[in-house]
Amino acid sequence: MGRAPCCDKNGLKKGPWSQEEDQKLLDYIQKHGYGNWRTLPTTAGLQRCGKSCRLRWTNYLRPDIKRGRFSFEEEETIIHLHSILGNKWSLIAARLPGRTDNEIKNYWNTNIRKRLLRMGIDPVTHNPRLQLLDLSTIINSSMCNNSPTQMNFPRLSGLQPRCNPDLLRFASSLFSSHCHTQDIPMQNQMISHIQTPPPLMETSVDQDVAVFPDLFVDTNLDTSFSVHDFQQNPAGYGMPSALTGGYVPVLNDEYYVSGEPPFVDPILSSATSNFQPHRSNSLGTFQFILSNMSPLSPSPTPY
DNA sequence: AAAGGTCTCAACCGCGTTCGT
DNA sequence: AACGAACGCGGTTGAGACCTT
Repeated sequence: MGRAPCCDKNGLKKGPWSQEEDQKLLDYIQKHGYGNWRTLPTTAGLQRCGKSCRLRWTNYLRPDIKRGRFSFEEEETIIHLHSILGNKWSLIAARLPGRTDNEIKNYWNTNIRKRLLRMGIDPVTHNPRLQLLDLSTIINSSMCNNSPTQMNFPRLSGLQPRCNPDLLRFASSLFSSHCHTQDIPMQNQMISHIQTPPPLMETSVDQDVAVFPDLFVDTNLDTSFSVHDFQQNPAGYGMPSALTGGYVPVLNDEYYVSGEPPFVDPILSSATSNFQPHRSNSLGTFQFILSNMSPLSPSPTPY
C-alpha cells in the first residue's frame, strides 16, 4: 500500500523554528496538552506539519529536558545500554531522564563512537578490534591451563606495562557486552523489560560506584585493574567498571545500595544471568567472558 | 585575518508499527 | 480481516559554530 504523506506539504514551513513558533506551540500544549499531532498545527496556528511539531516538542521544548554536556555516569550508561540494545535510542533515552533519543544518538555518533574506534573497539559489536588482540592474548596466556577459574597473577602483573590503560578500562564492560549481544532471545527479553521500565531509579552506573565506593581506582594511574580490583572485591559481585574504575555488578542477580533493600535491575540481571559461573567468583566470570570473546573481530562495515 | 576543514546538533525523511474504523 | 491514518523510531542531512593552518 502506498504511504500517504504525513501532511499536505504545500505552504508548510520547514527548517529551524522561530521563537514565535516555539511560543505558539508551547502555548497550545499548555492549554490543550500534546497529542493528535496531525491536527495540532492548524489548531495552534502553525504553518508546520504535525511531525515537525512533535519533534520540536519532544526534542527541544519539553520542560523536563536536561541541557548541557553528558555526565560521566550518563556516558557510561549509554555505552552499557548500547552494548545490550544496539541503536535502540528511544529505549536508551528511557533510562536517561531528561535526555532525548535524538540527543543520545547525536552524542553517540559524534563522540562515543569515534572514541571507541580510536581505542580499537568496534562500536557496532562492542568487540575489540585489532588492538585488543594484544590484551586478550596477554590475559589468555596468563590463565592456568588446568584450572579454568584461576589466573596466574604474577605472570599477568609482569606483563602489565604492555597493556594500553584505556583499553584495559574499556575492556571490562565491553567483554561483558559481548556476551550480551550474542544472545538474541535474551536481548529481546531485555528490550521487553525496558519497554516497561520499573519505577525510575539511579542509573546502573551510579550503582556500581555506590556498591563498592572504596574501590574507586584512579583511572589515570592504574593500568592493572584486572588483577588489583578483583583481589579487592570482597564478594566477587562485579566486573570492573570501564569508566569509573569501580565495579559493574554483572555477577549477581541482586545488589545493595547503601543499606537499602536489594534492588534487581531487570536489564543488568537478565543481561548477566546466563553467564554466571559461580556467584562468588569474579575470576571465573572474567575468564568465562574471555573464553567467549573472539580476539579478532573485523567490523562488518568500514569506518 | 581569511580560508578551508571539522564538528555539532536541530531537523527532515522514510519506513515499520500501532490504532481506529 | 483489511484498510488507511497516525504515530514513533532510526538514519541522514545540512547550516552554523568552531578549529586549524
